[in-house]
Amino acid sequence: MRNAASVMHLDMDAFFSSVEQRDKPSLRGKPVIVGGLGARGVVSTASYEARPFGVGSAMPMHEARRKCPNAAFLAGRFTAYRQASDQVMAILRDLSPAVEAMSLDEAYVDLAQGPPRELDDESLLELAQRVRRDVFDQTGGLTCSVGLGTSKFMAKVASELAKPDGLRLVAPGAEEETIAGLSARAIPGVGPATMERLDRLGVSTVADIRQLSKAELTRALGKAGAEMLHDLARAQDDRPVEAVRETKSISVEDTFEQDLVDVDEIKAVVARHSSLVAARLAKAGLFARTVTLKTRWPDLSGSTRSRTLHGATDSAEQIAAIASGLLDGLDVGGGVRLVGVGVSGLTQIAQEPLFDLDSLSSLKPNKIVEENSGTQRRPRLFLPGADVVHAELGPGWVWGSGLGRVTVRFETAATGPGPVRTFAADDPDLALLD
DNA sequence: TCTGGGGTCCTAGGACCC
DNA sequence: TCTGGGGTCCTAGGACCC
Repeated sequence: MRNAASVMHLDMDAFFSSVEQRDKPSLRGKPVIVGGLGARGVVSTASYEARPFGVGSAMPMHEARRKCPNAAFLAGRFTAYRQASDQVMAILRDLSPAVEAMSLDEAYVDLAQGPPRELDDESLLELAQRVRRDVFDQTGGLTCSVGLGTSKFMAKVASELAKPDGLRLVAPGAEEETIAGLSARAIPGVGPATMERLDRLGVSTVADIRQLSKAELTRALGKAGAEMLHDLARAQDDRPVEAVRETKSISVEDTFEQDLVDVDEIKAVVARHSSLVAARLAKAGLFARTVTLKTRWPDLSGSTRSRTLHGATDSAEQIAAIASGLLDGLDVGGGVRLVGVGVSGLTQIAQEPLFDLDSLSSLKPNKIVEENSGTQRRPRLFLPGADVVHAELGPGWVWGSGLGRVTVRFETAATGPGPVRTFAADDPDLALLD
């Protein structure tokens, strides 16, 4: 355990919806919900204005619409989020090479690495305040919360306590008392299922966990979970901040607007997913030994089937053939809600033999090639929130669309709130960006 | 008209090997 | 003529995180 609060955890406040409010001035101060807009979508981020209505992450979108019908519902613009994220991560990497990005909007920094610096509480707080100011200035006004502590766990607890737009340091020595009264759910790794089990043992707070013996914890949670919980409840956490993490798996999955029942249609999806997976393998210079087919059924239950090859591949056709073969062992008669293709067992070299001959029997290269090589013309998709530019009226964003029409609000962060106009979806003057 | 998508780690049983 | 005991790999499922 280090003796300075030199682990920093930075968490952007309501990241996606904040980027939307930054770029769409008319949405500032209003409830904004970013997520999947289809019938089966879920909420990615709800702005702080939407949260009092009971809207939160991972909530089904239809429920969010019911709870907060007047919010702006947006599909999300990942290029914009990526840009803002890059700016934030660059600020952090200026502090130390040891930056572990957990997602676009969250990262740990080990401030004990990097250039020599004072690590007393006051100096660290000053440094963190400067980071928050830099983030705000360089991202055009996005806010974040920062926590400082003697471990990842403490830094994360601190940033959680600081939210939103705050800063907090858990002083060395104050760790155990700081977490004692928190819900056991505050411990990383304790989700709904574990909480339920702890509940049955009469545990509700972190301090309650300390009353249980390791043996009792092991009986309830298994060896690994028990040890983790035993230590974290006592604020013992020596997990290092890891700047580079090896990719262990790559996957692509899709939930359909309506369940698929046609086997050929499902196989076409498998082939498409396989191509995307293969492209990402190739981009990373990796090859995979295990292919996994994931399905979710209409009742929301799911299953996975996997097959491991003797060698490793990055070929879309081979991945598709194996995934397709795994599908053959499944009864899709009742329909399929989701299909996913994943690879794991990643290596940096293709190994001979590429794969077993018997799995070649289900290979249908002609068909797959045909499906992937067609330069299909797809209609332009004007998703709410998307950036557009009009030949005369300039930049704006999609407010809504349907029935061959698109409604655009012409505004940017620079120009401020502007007019709203409706166009035909095929209006040549209107271009979809990205 | 039923909860996404991309990941990570753990567990447990069976096969197989020494 | 009674079935030990590890270790590793593969598969399937579960839990969790953002």
